Amino acid sequence: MDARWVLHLDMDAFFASVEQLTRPTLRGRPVLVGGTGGRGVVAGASYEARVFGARSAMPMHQARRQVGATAVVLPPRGAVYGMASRRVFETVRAVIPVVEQLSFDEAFGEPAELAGADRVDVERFCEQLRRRVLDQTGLVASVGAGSGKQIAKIASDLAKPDGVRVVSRAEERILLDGLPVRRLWGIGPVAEEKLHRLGIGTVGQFAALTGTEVASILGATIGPALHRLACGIDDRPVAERAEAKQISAESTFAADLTTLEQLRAEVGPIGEHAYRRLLRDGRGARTVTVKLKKADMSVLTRSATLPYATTDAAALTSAAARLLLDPAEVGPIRLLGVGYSGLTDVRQESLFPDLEFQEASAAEQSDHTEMPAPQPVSPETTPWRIGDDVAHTELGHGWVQGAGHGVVTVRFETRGSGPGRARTFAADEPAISPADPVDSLDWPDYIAAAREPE
DNA sequence: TCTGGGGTCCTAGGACCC
DNA sequence: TCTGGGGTCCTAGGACCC
Repeated sequence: MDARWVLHLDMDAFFASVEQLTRPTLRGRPVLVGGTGGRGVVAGASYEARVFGARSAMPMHQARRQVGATAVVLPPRGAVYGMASRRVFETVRAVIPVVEQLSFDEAFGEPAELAGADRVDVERFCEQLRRRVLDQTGLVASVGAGSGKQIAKIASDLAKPDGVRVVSRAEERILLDGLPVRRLWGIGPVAEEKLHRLGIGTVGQFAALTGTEVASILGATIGPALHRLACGIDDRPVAERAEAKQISAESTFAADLTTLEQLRAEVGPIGEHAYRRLLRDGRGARTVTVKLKKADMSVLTRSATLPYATTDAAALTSAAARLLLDPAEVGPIRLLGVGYSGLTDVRQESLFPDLEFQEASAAEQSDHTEMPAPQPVSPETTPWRIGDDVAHTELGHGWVQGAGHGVVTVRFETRGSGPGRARTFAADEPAISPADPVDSLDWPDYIAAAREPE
């Protein structure tokens, strides 16, 4: 069989890059995307922010402190990232038919035409792929290539930022041997600590263990699988991902909840958030899970399985409510989650298919942005938040750069506009209103028209 | 003012059935 | 009259990924 080449495409600083793409003023600036409340963490940091040590998953207040006064902190705009992601992988799929998408911003592919190719050909292919993605979406991807998924993923990391890295078979062994074990996909903090206690720090040292040793340290399933990867054996196929097995929503509270009453008040909205996505998915759920994270970060889950899968909101949310535990007994709660699993197609069994269809359509319309639905609130009471998308009747699309003291500062710009000008208005200015965030991703009509081939 | 939100997979015990 | 052995489903917890 010809030597295979697996590619791993990974978008560079994806969330922050989308912000810089759609809000051109932010290009070149340290951008932090994530929760802005006291308990928020960084979901994405631009390379300018990483210079100061900001990283994903870091508490936002810490990242903000490290970056300093020039930091631009923005709440995540999931709908925009989702749309950008869709365009990226549409582009990739046009080149590589089978794509295994791991998340919003990364995927494996195994182009058939590269079987048996030499590294120069592979490099050329990867560069062309990057170029296409950049041309079509305005976003930068790095691409790694190797004999299997593990090597390809490590390679794309080495390729970053804005590059290609092809690891040939000859290089593989040396590269793997020197890497910290933590870099293996599947070795997290716990497994790393176990290995460190035994004096094993590198992939090479890990690979030198016997199968028996590995199984006793990491378990009989995970152990041997990771050991094979460490030894450079990785024949896992690249395949499209299966449908989701679970749909859930969760929320961390600004302050811990201490009464069952408080939990009951929160479980409805959280359950409904997950429910809207369940309806959009089109399947029904049989198992309802409630997740409670305590003040000490430990997690409790309670689940119940119904006799059959359902799309009935009342049945699902009341099941969730019944599963709640009393904080008076288990302790203060910082996070509540509601999850639906046991997902199956349930349409044809429904007693009221028409009614459910209407509900699904309504949910689709009210939730198609995947963001807290922009409420049609009256301008007087609109509490503009930094990062909100707004539309001005004459100045077009913009975003809130500052708000407070009865005024709001809006910068008018989108992907296609180039850096825009900021204008300050009274907070109740009638000419501005909440806008669909996805509009910031699109070229303005006049530019789109100019780009049309004649 | 420590530590989000969306997922996947594995383990282990008990119920239940044959 | 010391009670095997499998298989499946359900529940709870936990590691890991981006």
